[in-house]
Amino acid sequence: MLELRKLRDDAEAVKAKLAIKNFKDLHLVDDVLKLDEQRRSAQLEVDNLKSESNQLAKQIGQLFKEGKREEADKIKVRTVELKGLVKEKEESMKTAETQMEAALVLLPNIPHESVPPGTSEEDNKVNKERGEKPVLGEGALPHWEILEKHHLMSLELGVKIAGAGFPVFTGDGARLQRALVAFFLDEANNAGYLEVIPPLLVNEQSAFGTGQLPDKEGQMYHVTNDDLYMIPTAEVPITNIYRGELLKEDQLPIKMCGHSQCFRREAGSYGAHVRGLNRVHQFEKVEIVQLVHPDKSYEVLNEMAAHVEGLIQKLGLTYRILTLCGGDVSFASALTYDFEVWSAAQERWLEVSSVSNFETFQTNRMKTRFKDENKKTQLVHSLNGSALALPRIIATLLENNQQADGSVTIPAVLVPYFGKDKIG
RNA sequence: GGAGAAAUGGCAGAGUGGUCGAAUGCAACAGUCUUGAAAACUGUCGUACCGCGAGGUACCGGGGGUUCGAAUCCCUCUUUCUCCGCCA
Repeated sequence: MLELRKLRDDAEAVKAKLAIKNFKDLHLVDDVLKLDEQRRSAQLEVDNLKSESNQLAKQIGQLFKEGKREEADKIKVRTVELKGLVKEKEESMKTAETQMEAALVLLPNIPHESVPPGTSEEDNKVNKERGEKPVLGEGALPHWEILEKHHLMSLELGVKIAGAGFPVFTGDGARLQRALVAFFLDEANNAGYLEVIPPLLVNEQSAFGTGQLPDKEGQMYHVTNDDLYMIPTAEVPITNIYRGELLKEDQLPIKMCGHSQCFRREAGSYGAHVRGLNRVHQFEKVEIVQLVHPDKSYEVLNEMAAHVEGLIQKLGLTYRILTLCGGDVSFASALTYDFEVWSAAQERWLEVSSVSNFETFQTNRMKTRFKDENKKTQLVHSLNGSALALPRIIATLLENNQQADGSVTIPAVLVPYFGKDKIG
């Protein structure tokens, strides 16, 4: 949620920036300001009425004490009248406020100045590309066939037990996941992130806090009996740990990491690009989250990006880093770097991580603040990144590391976790 | 799931209809003293909204109600604790 102050300061500048995100409903900015004005003038009236009423109530108390009942009764007439007026005005104040919030919540975050214009992923800017694209020999297999061949995963079993897009990992397939998770968590711990095991279901407030509601409601599984949402990423519960908190400046930065299953409905996805592990409803991911001083957030964004890049390098994968363009950067994000790895059998890039700075967009919803050196209360900046999401990493490792004899070599950094150096 | 108790400022904890935005203690911050620290002493010390400002308004778990007036009375929801039941 954008800070109201920013709209008040310079509505036209906000509109111009939102246009970079291809946001169409720019009139909402004016709507918000108009409703805000209505709210403020209504509050002024309410406050004045209440002030009068409070004073009279005090007088009445005094008069009762002095035994002047009749005088008190005279004043009561006015307080009763005031009560009605307050109720009336309060209602119009609340209406204005509710409508204002409803409109404000529909505005996406303002993109950072470095976000390139553009309408789709075609327009994302490639910042860096590293590594050679492996050339596979005759008979090389896509990952879904390797998985089947070595009995690492079954989608059919998942269909039987749950439905399409819920893979069942078995044997070395399951073990490889465990190895990756342990490796990623150790790396995050070494980088100073506090490990957290959060709830996998969250309430409405938490889903709102990080921006999943109301914007992306259809993406989450909703447990209607208890009105809980299954998390699409550990970002949601972990960031919400600090919802409503007023921090001291020396508590910053707060660095947390966590591994979780992630659940995504992915409604509307289809086609060859979603085969195998390319897109599933349930997957594992290690997430890193930071809450930082506003002056530091872009520095931290780069630090987090470097952490993610290090993981990919240690796994020996070919990768590139993109800055998402205005049309592709998410609703809540100000600046996002995507990390893609080269899938040698599919011969295409697969997104394995997204690192974003949300500035105050999430923390304004969550009211996560700190007191600065001048004892002023300010919103902190929130950031997060995948470090990393497993399915496409597994897909790429299997494809790129497959050998002529059909076995798959395991990257050296994973061997201590996996317990052996190859599959098959 | 059943029975009972409770929810007040960063923490602990008073407050049962007006003088309460709320005692007191601890913590924190500033100062005095000290070579330095501790102790002691003095002062400051919740959040949000409105207002140029003086100041006003709201908030004692959430919502609603009674009253001229509610932390205090009533209803309701939520959460926590204790006991019982079930259980990885």
